[in-house]
Amino acid sequence: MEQKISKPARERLIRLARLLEQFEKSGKTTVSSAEIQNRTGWTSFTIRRDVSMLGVRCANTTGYNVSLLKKTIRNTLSLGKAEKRCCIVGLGRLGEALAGFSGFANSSFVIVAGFDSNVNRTETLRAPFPLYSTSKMEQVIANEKIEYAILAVPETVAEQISLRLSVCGIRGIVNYTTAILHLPETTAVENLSVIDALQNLSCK
Amino acid sequence: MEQKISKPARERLIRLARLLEQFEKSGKTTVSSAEIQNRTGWTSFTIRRDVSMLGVRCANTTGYNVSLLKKTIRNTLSLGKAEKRCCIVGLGRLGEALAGFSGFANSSFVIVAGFDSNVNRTETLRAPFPLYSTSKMEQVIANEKIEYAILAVPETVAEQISLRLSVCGIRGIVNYTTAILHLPETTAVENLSVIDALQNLSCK
DNA sequence: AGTTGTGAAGACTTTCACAGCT
DNA sequence: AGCTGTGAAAGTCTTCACAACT
Repeated sequence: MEQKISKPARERLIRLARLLEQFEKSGKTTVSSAEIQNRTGWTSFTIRRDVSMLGVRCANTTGYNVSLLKKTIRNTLSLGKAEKRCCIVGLGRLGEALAGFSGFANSSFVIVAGFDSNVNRTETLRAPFPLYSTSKMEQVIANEKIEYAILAVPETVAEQISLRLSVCGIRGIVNYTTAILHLPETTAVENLSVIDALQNLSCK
Repeated sequence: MEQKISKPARERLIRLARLLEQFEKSGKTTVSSAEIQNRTGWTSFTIRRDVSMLGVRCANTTGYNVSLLKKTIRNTLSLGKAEKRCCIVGLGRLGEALAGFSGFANSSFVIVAGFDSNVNRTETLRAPFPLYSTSKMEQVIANEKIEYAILAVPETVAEQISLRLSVCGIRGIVNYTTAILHLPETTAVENLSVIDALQNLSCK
């Protein structure tokens, strides 16, 4: 059965796993695709199709077994297994906010380094991980075995920095800038620009 | 010709408009779909199809006219026309960073209010727009004719706050939390959770 | 009885290939 | 001559409808 799971399906499953975790905590043991539809807006057809892509039966006549389905999603998509090492590049207001974000604690992602071209900032800022000058980026990424980067630099330098990250072998970049990053396919990009998001909303 | 433009096409056109602006500033007057492909990774077929959806011819034998194409995209998608009024809900580290973000200046989005349930924070924080207790949200949104909200509250309250925003008639929410927001279709949602983004990258 | 799992249909998006335009 | 614009094909994703399972 085991088939490649499409990107839209993966995105939903990732979010579904988190929803199931909530259900689990609140003591819910079983959930039907119809209930998930009510809670998320995704149709029950789509949810059943997504789940069937996992290739493991997680349901009986009362619906899905909450913790089994959660576990199956996390295993199949390798979520929450191994620790994945990340860095933050650009420690302006946004980078600083991300450095203090508590939501990483509950995930398998660990921030192990921060970079900024302004040495003053790397020396002044307090963070639960070491900060370096951007000039040391290649070296630190290699030594620390960093796989993912969160890019929060000014738009004007986003392209060149992302290229350097790609050359270092970074596997994925979360791009907070509006810059269009076109990189070798060894480096994936997820765009999280607030302006793009607002424009998508407004011309809907 | 005038046809509904698909969501993927809209997303690309929004970003393309920004790229064209860069080109315009650098003095480039003409660009071919092949060049755009090199710069963005989208295929030239897709770009030509996207542009043809605009229903206006923006090209001649040397390629697209940069400023004409930019203008056409912005007009068709109503980008950058009227000022669109936004608020930030949740003034923790991330909300604060967004409040100070300079990138809004160059866009048609204006932040006109901030909300937080912690009165201490709304009184202490400095921002270029007024801050209010979340209890005044409904009232301020109506008075100020706010259409879009940027949601940066703790995960636990994201759902209920988003529902209140929807009831107020907010047209779109940029959701920085990992919460799954399911709202009436009068309120669109764009999800920008960093954890989701990282997980999407890692199980690619 | 009630829900899932899934083949088949349908809708949507991308890619191809080349006519057509300037 | 060289590019775009687009009908048609291919590919992908979602929806439907119902058999199958417990």
